[in-house]
Amino acid sequence: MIRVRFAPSPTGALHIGGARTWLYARNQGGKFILRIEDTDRERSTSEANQAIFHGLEWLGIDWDEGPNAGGDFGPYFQTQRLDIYKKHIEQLLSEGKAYYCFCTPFELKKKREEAAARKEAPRYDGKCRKLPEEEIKKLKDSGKPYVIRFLLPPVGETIVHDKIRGDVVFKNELLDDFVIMKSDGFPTYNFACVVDDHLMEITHVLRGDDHLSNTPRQILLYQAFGWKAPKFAHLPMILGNDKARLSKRHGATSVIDYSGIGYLPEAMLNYIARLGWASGDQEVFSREELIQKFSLKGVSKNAAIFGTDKLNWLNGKYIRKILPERLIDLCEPLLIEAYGNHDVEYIKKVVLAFHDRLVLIPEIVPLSKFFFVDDLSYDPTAMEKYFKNENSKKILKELKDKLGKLEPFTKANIEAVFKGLAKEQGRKLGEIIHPCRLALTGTLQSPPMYDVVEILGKDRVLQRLGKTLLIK
RNA sequence: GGCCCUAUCGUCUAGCGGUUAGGACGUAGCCCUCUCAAGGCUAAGACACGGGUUCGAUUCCCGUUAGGGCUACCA
Repeated sequence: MIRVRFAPSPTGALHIGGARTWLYARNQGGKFILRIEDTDRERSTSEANQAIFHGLEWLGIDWDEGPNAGGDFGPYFQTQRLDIYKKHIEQLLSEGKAYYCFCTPFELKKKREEAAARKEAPRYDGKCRKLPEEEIKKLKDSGKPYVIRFLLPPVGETIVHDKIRGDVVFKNELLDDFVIMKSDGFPTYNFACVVDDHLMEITHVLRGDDHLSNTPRQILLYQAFGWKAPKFAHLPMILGNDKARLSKRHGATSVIDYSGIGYLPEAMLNYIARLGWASGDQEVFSREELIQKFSLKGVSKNAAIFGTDKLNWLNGKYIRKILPERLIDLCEPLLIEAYGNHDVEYIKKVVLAFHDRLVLIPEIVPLSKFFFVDDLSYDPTAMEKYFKNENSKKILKELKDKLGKLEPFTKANIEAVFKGLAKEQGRKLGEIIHPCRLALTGTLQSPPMYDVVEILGKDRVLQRLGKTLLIK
């Protein structure tokens, strides 16, 4: 049984890579575990936590174990596992594989700067490595803050067997004695991650390749504990359009923000999956297909830029595909917010008129304005062309008369009126429809005219046509 | 600075020694059409550079360059 985890930290990052990890778990028929890495007390927020949960739920990513799901390996918040880390720290301490370090951040910073000035690697110099027992006790008793460092083997090399990148070799001598427990008593990422992955019996660690360089440190930790390391697969990172790491600067902060912008979760999932992964030439995948086809073999090695052009295209495709009821549910609140309460049936008809023309859900609001607001502002150049033209006026007058007598006011009958009028006057349909569209919508773009006329209804249509006839 | 990863159209990618280097988004044009979309067709557009290896390199190796990552008491 494969066990995969997604371990985001609630610090306001984007969290979209988790989708691929989930896809892998589901593809393999394994367990997907959600673990919250909230050991950074400065930056972790509960809002960010909620954003993670909501984002994943919105995308349809479910977890078998984790917050709100339970599981036999909890707790799934790292801040609730402090005694577990402590126990393991003590084990390393007693085995001489870790040590107390009383160097202050200020000292360390200074040393780093000095090393940089000498063009040397800014590594920890091991000052506290051999502190005598009494000295440690004295310093601890005096209340001096300390961290715990991992004493790493100074020679040899550590090989990461990466499922995507192959074997990557790191020389141990280039690593330094990194901190495993901070002075606030919280574990650092590299330590907590190893302890948890082992205790939670994680078999495959899938994560962004920004963690590749951390992996040798973690492997060394596995070795210090005498544990078997999981398999690693480092997925390509997802970058912003400036090739920098995705962050607040790039707009949406969290997956859930994309819901508000008007994306559909299925479009988002499809898009994320296709970033850094391909299955032949296929672009559009249902959720089931994604699960069925997602594999590490199709994952590429290079970082991908998250761009909205293709996402928008996919979103439009998915909108066209969804059920009318769902589209109505999505649009209705936006329309009511913008234009107040209206007859539900009317709103439904309006929404459906735009079903095939939306890329983002909220676009419905400006596009459908003329359906809700009677005081139209007419496109000036179009006005010049159609309203200042005697021919058009005559046509609109005729049209108004005929529509006024029309009963019942249905699309089929409306169409007959337009066509009849065109034939009668030996005109092209467009000569009638264009000025009519301007009169009814204020613009030259709208859903098909007969639909618009029918939905607006006789009263509004006559009133708007009448109004334009008065324009000089 | 050191170490690591990566490098095919603007973007996402296919390619796994011999291809007219394929698809998709975006862009442009045409068709369809009552407009706008959608849809269809067409066009422009890429193997970062330099060395090897090979009969033959986009593909394998080395270097350069570029981008990214790690080098934190962030994850």
